Amino acid sequence: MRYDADHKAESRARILGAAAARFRAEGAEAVRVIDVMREAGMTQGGFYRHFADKDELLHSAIASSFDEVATRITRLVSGVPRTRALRTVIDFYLSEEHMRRPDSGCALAALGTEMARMAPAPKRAISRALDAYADRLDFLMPGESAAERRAAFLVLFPAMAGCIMSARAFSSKERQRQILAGGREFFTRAFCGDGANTTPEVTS
Amino acid sequence: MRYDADHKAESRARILGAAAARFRAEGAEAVRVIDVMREAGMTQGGFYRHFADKDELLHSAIASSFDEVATRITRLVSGVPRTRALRTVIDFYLSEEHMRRPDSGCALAALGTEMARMAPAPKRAISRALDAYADRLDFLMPGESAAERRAAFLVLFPAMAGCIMSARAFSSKERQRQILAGGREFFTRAFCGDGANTTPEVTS
DNA sequence: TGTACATCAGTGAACGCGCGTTCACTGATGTAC
DNA sequence: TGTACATCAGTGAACGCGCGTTCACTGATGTAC
Repeated sequence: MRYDADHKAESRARILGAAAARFRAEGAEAVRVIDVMREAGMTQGGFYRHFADKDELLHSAIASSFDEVATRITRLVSGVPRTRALRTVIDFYLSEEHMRRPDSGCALAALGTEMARMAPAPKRAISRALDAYADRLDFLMPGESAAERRAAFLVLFPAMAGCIMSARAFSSKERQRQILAGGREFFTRAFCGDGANTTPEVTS
Repeated sequence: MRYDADHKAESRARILGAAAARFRAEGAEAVRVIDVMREAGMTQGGFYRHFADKDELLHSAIASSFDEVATRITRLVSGVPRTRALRTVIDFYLSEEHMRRPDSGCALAALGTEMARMAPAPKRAISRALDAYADRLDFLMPGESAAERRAAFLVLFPAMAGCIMSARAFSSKERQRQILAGGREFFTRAFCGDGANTTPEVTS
């Protein structure tokens, strides 16, 4: 059967969407091609009309996840006053909801240690996606120059990703709560100039 | 052949040591039982005299890694004046050396996102190991009470783990440098009361 | 307008490889008598 | 002190399962003439 012009693009988007969620929820190895295809409403053979192999799907899904979360964060602060925007993002990023739902959350927090071990070529693609993520969230960061804002991003987001990842690694609800609440308070104070002039001067 | 009393314990320690390094360097899935056994000087069949399965090896190796790094950090600051101890630890944790050598580094930074997806039983074991890690490094943390020090640990170490993990995920040396240098400056300022009274009050 | 053929997204059975795990065996030393 | 047997860490070949990938096929629509 032959379909209309964007039928293939729609299929690809469904595969990618299913993969992006499952990879973040279950990890790169635990997700099977057949599961992703079933969730996308197809059978496994069709997969190779869209992606060269499972690895390409993983890299594409990670890039797509960063884009999705950047969009989500941008929407979250639309309408929020400039002075409260970053605070809102920190509260969301370090929320119980984000901790509980890796499938729709930040890919760094969900797959970061796997990304760290990727081969050079896919790693370059991931790096580009990370830079694009930083570009899209640049408007939230404190700092006069683009360099200052980038430097702030490169501390805040990696650090918060580590907090979410660690909270997920603990089985005790109490420890999870401590990490998230402690992190929200700490990063808000440090990056949102909470009363005191504790705005960090992250440079270099 | 029958060996002396602690021969078996020594074999187990060799297997665990090889596994702890390889899992951190290559990830849980990429490491094969046969490789670990070869590195320990044995063949694959002998493995099951020491561990029930590969999963048990992984959990034991993670717990062992936390212990190893706690010992390493404790040694690092032995002889360092109390006021400089945490600064020294931050400089080490966020060093290029630590970034480049996951095999001997913090297991949270190397395997954190995998730990987050473990089944309840192994997760409880990992949680206990993480608590023991916190206990052993408690003496470094600022705070009057044990609760304050624990709260500080539960922000600083997850956050630094996220920085190392993220630096490893970037392929650009420049980005890696920015994350590490930015993180060192930021966390030192925040946790070591660098001149200004910016010591964070991480509570709750 | 009709006919023959090409295209290509998607199907689903089959292939094949990798790796965790099993298992019969070895052989040195301990124990029973 | 000697003999028979048990123990058990370690060996390495073989098993078997899971899953990524391949492949012959389908069938609807486009294109050539």
